[in-house]
Amino acid sequence: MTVLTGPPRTFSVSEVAVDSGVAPSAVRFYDTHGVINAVRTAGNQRRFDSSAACRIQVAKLAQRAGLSVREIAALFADLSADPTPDEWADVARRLVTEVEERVRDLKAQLAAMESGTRLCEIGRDDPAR
Amino acid sequence: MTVLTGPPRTFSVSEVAVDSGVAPSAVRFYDTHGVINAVRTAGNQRRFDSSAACRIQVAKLAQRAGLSVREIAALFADLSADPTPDEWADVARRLVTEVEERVRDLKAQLAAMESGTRLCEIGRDDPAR
DNA sequence: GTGCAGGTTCAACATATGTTGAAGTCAAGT
DNA sequence: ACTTGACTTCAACATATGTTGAACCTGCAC
Repeated sequence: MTVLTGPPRTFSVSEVAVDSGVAPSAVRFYDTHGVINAVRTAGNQRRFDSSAACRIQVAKLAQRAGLSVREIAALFADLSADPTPDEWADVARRLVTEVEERVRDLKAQLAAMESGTRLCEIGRDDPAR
Repeated sequence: MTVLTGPPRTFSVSEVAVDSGVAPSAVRFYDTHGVINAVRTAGNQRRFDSSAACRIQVAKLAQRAGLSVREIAALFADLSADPTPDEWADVARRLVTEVEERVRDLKAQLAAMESGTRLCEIGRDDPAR
């Protein structure tokens, strides 16, 4: 069911900027690159739903964890306006899967370094010295 | 103690490139930016120790996990030539601490999204509607 | 309906992370 | 000593991620 709720509030670029903690120019950038989605007023101004600031907050943290804006936009692509917790859960699952894989790969390489077994130096074949 | 070992082998740019799986231009780039350290021959050519390829392999994975080249160079700064497993362990500890923090931050934000509690929309104070 | 804070686009700039090409030098085998 | 492939630096290019400024347009409060 859908709870009765007034006409959904919209947000201007600078409102989303404040709510998400990035510069207005960055909000426009994320719109251009599909991280958030704007509708336009009759006068061509962007209006965002309330999920825009949330998306940007997640996107910034995902970037810090190694994902590109393009990758993040792709992950957000099947998120509706004002996404449900379920939709977020689905995005979260894929996002976490991806970053954990990257961390796993890094850890595995580091473990090889620590083991001192020269696993990474396969190329350096010593026998001929 | 130090095990008896011959004069340590050195590697050219293209050897390190092959051993680490990146382009020669990237090897020079990583040298310029302090991820690896070259000594120079009498004729000004770079020569690397056997750890160079390892460092690059770790660096590439660290980049995928969100660290910048500058950050990686800083972490590698107190790594000696041909680092011991202990030195790698120390670098690994700091590296993993950093990436896990980033993943933790991302997960925390995602958990807030999934909870549907509008934690991220603090800015959107509803009372006036 | 006027004023003006804030919106629009576009181009230029800035930084990070490399790649490519030119012009010249080195090293290693013969 | 020559040759030749690999090395050097430097500048230009390329892509990603934004920021800034100019020139112009909107929305809203008065």
